Amino acid sequence: MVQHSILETLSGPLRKEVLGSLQPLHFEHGRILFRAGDPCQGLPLVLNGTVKVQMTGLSGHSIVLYRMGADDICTLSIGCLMTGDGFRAEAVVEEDAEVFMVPRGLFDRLMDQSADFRIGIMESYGRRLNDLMLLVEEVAFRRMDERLFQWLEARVGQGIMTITHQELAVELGTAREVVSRLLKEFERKGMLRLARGKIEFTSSFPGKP
Amino acid sequence: MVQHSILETLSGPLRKEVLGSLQPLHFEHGRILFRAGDPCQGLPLVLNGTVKVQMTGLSGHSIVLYRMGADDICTLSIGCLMTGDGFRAEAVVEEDAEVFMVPRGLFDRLMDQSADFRIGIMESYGRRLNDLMLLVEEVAFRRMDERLFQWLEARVGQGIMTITHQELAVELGTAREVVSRLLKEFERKGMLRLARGKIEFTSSFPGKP
DNA sequence: GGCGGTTCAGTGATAAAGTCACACAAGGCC
DNA sequence: GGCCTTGTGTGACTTTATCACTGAACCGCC
Repeated sequence: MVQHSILETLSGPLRKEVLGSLQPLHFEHGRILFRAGDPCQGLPLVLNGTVKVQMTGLSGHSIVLYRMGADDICTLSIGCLMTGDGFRAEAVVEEDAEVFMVPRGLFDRLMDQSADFRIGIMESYGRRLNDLMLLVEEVAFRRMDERLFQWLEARVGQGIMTITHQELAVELGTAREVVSRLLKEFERKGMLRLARGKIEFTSSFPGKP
Repeated sequence: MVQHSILETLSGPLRKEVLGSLQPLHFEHGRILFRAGDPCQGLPLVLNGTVKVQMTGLSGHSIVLYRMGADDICTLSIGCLMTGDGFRAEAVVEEDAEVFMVPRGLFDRLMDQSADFRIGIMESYGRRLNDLMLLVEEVAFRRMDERLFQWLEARVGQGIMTITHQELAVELGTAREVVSRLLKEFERKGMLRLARGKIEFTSSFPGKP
């Protein structure tokens, strides 16, 4: 079923009209939703899949700012839509995703006609702002070994993870070498085993099933 | 004259009503508009003065996230207003400020009745989001000596600045010792002279009048 | 299967930044 | 003046970032 909870805030007729006019767009793994500098085409509503939003500094290093999943709204696009400025970040599809792209005119109309839609948008904005504030705090003050550990901990899954050190470095906004060294340290402590492109967690790793 | 440009987007009668119902609140230097954890009382519209918004990490270190000046909107409050969550950051008045505090009900009504008000709010949100993204990039990737230099450069003013190293550390989200050492280095290079609570820029400092 | 190119990972050396622990100086206040 | 608070300087050490490599693992192609 292709739906988005923010559209459920709309009154029956309005919802019908919107669903009738929007085609879900399909994006495959690796596709770029938008790049830095691109103008904004509309407000993407993520129906399913996951999309990561990351930015690249002058130094050439990148950092993942946040992820969007099912039922998320690409709040970042609203600002660009309003000011007409280009994006500062880029959005990359991780798991194949379907997206409703709401054009500017329709967005304005929905904001005009539905109080619940407005509230949904503002809440989404608020959450994003909070996420970014927490990220600033994390990047500025937390230790890299803790951050790496928690990132892994939150995603242990089946006990094996397919990811490169470079990708982990982008997640945390650090250098590949730093990740390599920290992982090696974790391996020495017996928490995990390393292989090319893979991390295998041992039973001593917290939370592993 | 006590005014805020976002209120000028309102139609005549609506604007009159709003201006009639809102009293400008006066906050003096050092006053706290809100602290971390506080519930949100309404949307602050800054009429004049400056207010800095900063957050404190678990480590006890703080970092300035952004500043608000005349005609700014405390966008951060909207999210809290919507979700009912407390603030993550705190707002401290730097230069005496006057503020309109728009209560939730009135905010909802303005969002409902004025398209231009909505656009003003969304634009403000977009700018804030962009600011925070740039801050993440800066904190994650830029060198501290450059950041300190640019911070000073942007505020050279009359050639003398009254600020402590600790305050500078909070601006940049680093430790006081780091700022002290970098400033000492700048002094050795002849760019400035240090005194207790003061920085005096020499004529060789870029942009000094 | 061997070859060559590409992507990944490991590591030493060095610089930058953060942490900890103190010393001491400047200014305010009895 | 003596005492206290606040601000600054600095040594020693850890963590993180950067630079410059090395070699291993994988891929596609004869």
